[in-house]
Amino acid sequence: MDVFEAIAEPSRRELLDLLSERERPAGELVAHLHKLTQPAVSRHLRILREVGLVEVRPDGQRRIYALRADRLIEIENWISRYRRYWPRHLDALENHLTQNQKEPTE
Amino acid sequence: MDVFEAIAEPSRRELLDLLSERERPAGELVAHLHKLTQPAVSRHLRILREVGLVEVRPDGQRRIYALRADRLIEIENWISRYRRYWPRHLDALENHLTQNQKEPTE
DNA sequence: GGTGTATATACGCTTGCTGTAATACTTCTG
DNA sequence: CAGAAGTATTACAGCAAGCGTATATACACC
Repeated sequence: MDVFEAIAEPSRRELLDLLSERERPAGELVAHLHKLTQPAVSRHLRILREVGLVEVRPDGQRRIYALRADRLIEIENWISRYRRYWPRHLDALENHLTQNQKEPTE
Repeated sequence: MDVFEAIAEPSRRELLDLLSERERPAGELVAHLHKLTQPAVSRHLRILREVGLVEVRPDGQRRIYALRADRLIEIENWISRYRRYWPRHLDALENHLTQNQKEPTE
């Protein structure tokens, strides 16, 4: 499984979104994805671990998951070649993105 | 099938890459993906069509495929939230991307 | 040590994607 | 109109991904 496939799954994107706010124990992630059972979430976390998008740290009987966003650069690299083809009226979006790069809010 | 799933398939990314150079008839795309048969390529093109990543124009008995890169903005929007978490030593990459935005080569 | 909590793995099932082969459809050419 | 070229669709088989249930492992606390 590669990074592209990993983020193709909506639940896995949701997990990454949750972890982008802060690191969280597995149980907290399970609680948020209330449509899935605990084993299902655990398996998604395993996949994210295997492609390097998250890392785990044990904390007693808990496992604390944290985002490793730099693995997304593989996606970024691929998609960047296509930016030049976007319509001009999307400049606002692009500027917004550029600002995000230069003024990280956190 | 959504855009994330569509680009999760390596052959489909290859098709988009080919179309980013120029629009091409289906047969030319089939010739480039020599590991796949014609029907396989045709179905990948159908999927790309259905999610709006390419559009088709008939030219006699040929079908000319062209890229519609703006559909990739859905990916861009999602991934943009994660840029702030990338390590600082990747600034060079980010600058490169920003330049691409501002000075389209074509 | 025993019990409860937290997380991971095993298993069986189902669904959906991928590929090939065969076929149909459309358009061009003579 | 016949035949060929270009492309799409259908039919079928194989495989992988996802799910839930059940079970195992690891740690915590008494």
